[in-house]
Amino acid sequence: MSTAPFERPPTAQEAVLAELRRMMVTGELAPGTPIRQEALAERLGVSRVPLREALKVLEGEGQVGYAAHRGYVVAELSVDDLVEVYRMRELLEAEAIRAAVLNVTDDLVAAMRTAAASVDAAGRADDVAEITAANRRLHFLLFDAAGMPRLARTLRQLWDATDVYRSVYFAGEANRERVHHEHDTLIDAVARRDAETAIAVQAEHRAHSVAAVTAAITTR
Amino acid sequence: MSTAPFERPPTAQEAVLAELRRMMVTGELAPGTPIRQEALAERLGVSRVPLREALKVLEGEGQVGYAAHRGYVVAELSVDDLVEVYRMRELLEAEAIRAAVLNVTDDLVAAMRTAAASVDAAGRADDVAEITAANRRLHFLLFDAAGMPRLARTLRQLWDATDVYRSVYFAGEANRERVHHEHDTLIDAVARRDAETAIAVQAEHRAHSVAAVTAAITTR
DNA sequence: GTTCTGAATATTGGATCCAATCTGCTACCG
DNA sequence: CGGTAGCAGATTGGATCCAATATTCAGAAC
Repeated sequence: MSTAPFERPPTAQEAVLAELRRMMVTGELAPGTPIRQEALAERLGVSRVPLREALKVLEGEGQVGYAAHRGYVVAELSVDDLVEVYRMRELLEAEAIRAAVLNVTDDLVAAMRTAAASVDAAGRADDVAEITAANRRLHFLLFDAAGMPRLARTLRQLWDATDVYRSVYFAGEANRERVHHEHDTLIDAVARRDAETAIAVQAEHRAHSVAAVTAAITTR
Repeated sequence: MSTAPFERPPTAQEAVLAELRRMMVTGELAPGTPIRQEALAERLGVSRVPLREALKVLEGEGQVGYAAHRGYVVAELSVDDLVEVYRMRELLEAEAIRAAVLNVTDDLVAAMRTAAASVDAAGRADDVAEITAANRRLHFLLFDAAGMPRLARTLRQLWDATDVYRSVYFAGEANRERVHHEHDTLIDAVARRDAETAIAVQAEHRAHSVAAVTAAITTR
């Protein structure tokens, strides 16, 4: 009667989707790369069917481009795209925070502090992937608290779109001290139900990151 | 060498996707309906493969729900969902209009007037489906002019989410006179590059529609 | 030398078939 | 009588195979 101690995805599509996302974050699937279905499917140990369904999801999210009979390509982000993504984030994150502060609980604040600690720990361990992941957990704890599932989903897509490039931001050690401080300030504001301060901190957080990512794109 | 006079979709998935959207707008696929893949595929004259890929796109857009091994269900909209959709539209449409007025051309204004005339004509012909379609063309001419493709895509998804219910708004003859006037005011403002007025008109437009749709949902 | 034509190849799109999982019903046990 | 185990049917998930389309490259015409 032992239940499996780890959760394996119930379908291959989901496993493939998760793996594709991972590969795109790590740069294993670099922007602009055409996706050869057969080769990739074999590499993942599945047939082309679940791969194609996973790709359709990514297409819907704008993570890959698609042309009929020509196949999928990992999406590239121009500077214009980046500006657009961050502008949309600015509008939607402010709204999410405004709604979320109305639903703040002690549990939420505690969970955010735990996530912030994970960011710090991963920073000391120099684990960039885990910094990125923990940072994301922290912010989406807040966004999800807004109780606006579509908004949260759109925000996830916007974050996904720039995940590839965001890692470069966290790779720089210099930023980590500032990030630590910004997280502290953000969580304190949330604990006080102070939406406007939280929004301002979040905006500053974004501004630093957009500058770093712009540099990363232009120098590539 | 005669090129086909009509454009048939190059893939079955696209044809199926378009047909599914149509069926959802017309209510042929009502919210809450579980989707039986085999039956639906046969009805559309294709195998289950392209159907499943089309459903994945709709899943990504939130138009259908999905649970592993249990299948797809046409998404239902609660009043909360509706409020969320319209709040997101408020934020994003204002941004789109602000960006779009910077790119207004005479051609755009002319195209918008043509679309507005189509709305009126369809209204006189009592063709609700065409009213909805022309209304959508009109507004997205403006949104697309913003030159922010992700923003436009997100807006399309938000419009899609409520398309089923929006038809009820246009079904009421009383609304058509007001819609005509609002469209005129909107286009005039756009022609003057007057973003704030355009945003205000758009907001009023939405407010009327949200009230009608809310009523439609609650009385269902 | 350039450009067009067309066949050969690679790649994607779709159909069919089989496996895995869920659902509903029946029978059995407490 | 209530509950649970398990079996049968229905439905979805995935693999393989075939068809349709795009791409590449060789060769001929200008």
